[in-house]
Amino acid sequence: MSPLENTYLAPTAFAQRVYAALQQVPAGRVTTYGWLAHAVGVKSAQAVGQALRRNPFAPAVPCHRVIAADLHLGGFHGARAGTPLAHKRQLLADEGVLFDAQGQLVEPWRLWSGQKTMPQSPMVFS
DNA sequence: ACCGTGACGGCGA
DNA sequence: TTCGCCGCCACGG
Repeated sequence: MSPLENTYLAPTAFAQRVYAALQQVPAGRVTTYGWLAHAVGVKSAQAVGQALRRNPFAPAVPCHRVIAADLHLGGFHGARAGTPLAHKRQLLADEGVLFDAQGQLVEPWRLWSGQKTMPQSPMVFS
């Protein structure tokens, strides 16, 4: 492919910081767009979504382990619904992340504490 | 250089 | 509780 018809966009410096932080998240655990944003030093979780949206290194860079703060699944391969999301849920399930009968994420921390806001410190929770 | 657009998050109605 | 609005900020057109 000639340089002129190469449409591949190299990751920006910002995206690379996001990917690097994301690699800290082990299989079977998840983080959120917001915590990831905090980890790379920006206040916009949306900007993190921008970077993950075009992640060229999936699933080596485990963007399927990033969910939204309200515990909905977020997106996958640019899609916010449909089969890509089923795939994302399956990847997580295969790693041992728990889902209930309704397909909703079961989040142990919430079950233990009963709180409705996110804990401050850990970037990763299960 | 400017502007609209999100794989978001949180607060108020 | 759900819904809308607005602040957030990197990116692409």
